[in-house]
Amino acid sequence: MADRKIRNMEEFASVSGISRPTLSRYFNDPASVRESTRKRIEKALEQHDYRPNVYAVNQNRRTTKNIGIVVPYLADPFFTEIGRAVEVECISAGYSPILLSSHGDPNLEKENLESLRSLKPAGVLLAPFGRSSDPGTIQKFSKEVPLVLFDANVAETGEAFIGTDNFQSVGLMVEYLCRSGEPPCFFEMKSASNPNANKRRQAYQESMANLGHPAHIFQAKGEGWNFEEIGSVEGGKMLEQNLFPTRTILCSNDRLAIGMLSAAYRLGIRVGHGQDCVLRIAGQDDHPFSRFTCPPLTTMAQDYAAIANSAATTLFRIIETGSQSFNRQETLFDGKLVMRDSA
Amino acid sequence: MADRKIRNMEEFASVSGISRPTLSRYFNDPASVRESTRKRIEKALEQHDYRPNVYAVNQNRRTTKNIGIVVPYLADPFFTEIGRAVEVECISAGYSPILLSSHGDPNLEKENLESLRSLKPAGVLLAPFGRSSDPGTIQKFSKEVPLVLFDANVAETGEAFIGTDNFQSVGLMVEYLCRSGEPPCFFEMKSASNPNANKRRQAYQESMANLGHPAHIFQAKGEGWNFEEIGSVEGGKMLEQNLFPTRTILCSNDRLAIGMLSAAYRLGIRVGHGQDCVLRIAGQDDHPFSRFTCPPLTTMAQDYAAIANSAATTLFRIIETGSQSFNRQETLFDGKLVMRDSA
DNA sequence: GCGTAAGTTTTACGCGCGTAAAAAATAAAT
DNA sequence: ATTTATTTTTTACGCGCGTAAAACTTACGC
Repeated sequence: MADRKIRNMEEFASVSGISRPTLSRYFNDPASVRESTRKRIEKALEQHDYRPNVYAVNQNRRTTKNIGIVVPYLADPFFTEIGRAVEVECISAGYSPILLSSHGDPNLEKENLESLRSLKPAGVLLAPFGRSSDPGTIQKFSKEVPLVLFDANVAETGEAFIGTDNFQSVGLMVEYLCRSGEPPCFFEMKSASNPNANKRRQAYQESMANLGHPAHIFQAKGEGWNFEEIGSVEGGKMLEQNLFPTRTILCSNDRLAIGMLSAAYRLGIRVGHGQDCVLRIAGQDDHPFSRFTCPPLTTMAQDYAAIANSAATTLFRIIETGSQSFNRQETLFDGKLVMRDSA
Repeated sequence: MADRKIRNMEEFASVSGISRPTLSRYFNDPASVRESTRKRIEKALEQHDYRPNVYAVNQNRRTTKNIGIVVPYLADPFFTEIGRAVEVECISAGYSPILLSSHGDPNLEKENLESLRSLKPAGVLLAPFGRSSDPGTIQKFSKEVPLVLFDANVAETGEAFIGTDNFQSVGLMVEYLCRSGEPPCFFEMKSASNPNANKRRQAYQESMANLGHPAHIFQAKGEGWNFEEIGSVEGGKMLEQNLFPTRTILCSNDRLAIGMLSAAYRLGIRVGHGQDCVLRIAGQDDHPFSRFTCPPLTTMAQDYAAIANSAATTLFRIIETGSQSFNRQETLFDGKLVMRDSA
């Protein structure tokens, strides 16, 4: 196949009979050369298996074809899923995605942005921590690199934000729970650093008020990202002490709900919407594991695909038009009710 | 803090009063310059916030400080965990890890190696698919880049392999299950592309033979990485049809076990090791979710940390000594029995 | 067949840094 | 203080490619 190792574009130019600048243009954008020369190049490419040196290519370019994707915690399947969806979008648009996780540490988020900066990315898709993110760092970063936020919003930061409409999502769930039984209590973490958590609490309160029910909010203490653990331990205590005034609990997210389900099982409390059940538990997010909990979790599904697609295409548009859009856009997608057995 | 933007090492040399070649040496290895000059450089660094251009740096170097980490499926929390552990090891050793997922697609594994190759990595840590991996591609790659395999072995490929001792792990579980009740049946996927799956089946057979029990193997049909789904649907069918000759089932991995637990719950089969339980289910891997299943899953914990550490340090040694070791090493770590409620 | 637009080649420079060699400066040892 | 070993500076070149400008070639319409 390969006669000998091609060392650089110069050599490939001589063996292919095409001038180096033309080759350079081809590799930047195959459509920028004439049909006939493109064929010639591609034929030569098959025979010689040459690829431009990534580092040399990116050295002089102001901006590369790299797109950074930063998520707060990749071990959370939610972020794995949405991170992957975004990754795929980037690849199919001809960009090179670089997926980074901050492993639950806001400082790592800073470091990730820092190291991304030196990669001169064309743009960055960031799912920030939210309140525990350093807004200064992100805003400064945003002035140098096109930045689109997703999942969690940070006010006035980045060119756009794409996420789920928590008010719609929680509102719909509250309405469903009320119609199908009784008004829910709300279970969340006390130290919720995520802006979605705050929105969800507010949404719960509003929805309950609209329906004429009193709101009951229960906050579990606990730090970090072990939501299941917190849901299980703290939620379990609340169940044991019989603190909840109604027999229906809406958890701020699925991972807390998963924890609480395990606590309920441990305590012998039968969860579900059937006659023989004494407790209903619902979540938010449609976590990949939610369909395998016992019982399977009733929850609100975020539209992963739409969020990923919208975030990516928004970023691409900004990159390609080069326009810092004047008005920062916020796009919210509706969640869908997924009725399973837990509520 | 920063007077003005430093554009390159030349400028930083002039503002810091250190010559550029010395700076270059410092950035390659801070220990290679005299103590006093190091201090001077670091002081200047604090004031001016300059960082060498990654692309220019890597252009001429034969080998970079990059280390590729490739896992087959990042959405599987097992790989997220171990991938992260490896990542941390790399960072603390002064390398730049690049974590790539093949998203369950063996072709993507090839592509990942391909794109890694153009990044001229110092070395690569690969958790291969196993049988569905393309051994030719990997072996060819291994000739160009130091390669250490982990989790799943591919014969004669790479400089070393680090993983879990499936025979010890399964053997111990089988013995526990026999001692604490009755001999287990074995539940796995029919089309198990993972070499660990094969080892585990063999280990089950051997262990059962050693203990004088007949082996009972049940294979679920199904493709892909939706192990929970397969465990739930196919395992559920087997439970319904009452196919298992004993009331104890050892699943080839936790994800299958999680699926089967959900099926058991759906079918009203009480799982656990208590008197009131009619079925015991055990797994392998200590999946992060296993402690929150209903009931919590008895399983064998892999020593993530040890595997990650061993794989990384092995690779570092190969990189730093530059020695293609003559004898390919295979290191296996023992699993630990985690007794929870399911068996 | 000619004119024009579009694409290609030639030529040449620059990017930011690695690195080699020789000269100079510094530190350590005698 | 002198020699010696170590480190730094000076000088200079090269890496592989982007890219600009001018000359050239090709394609296409009339």
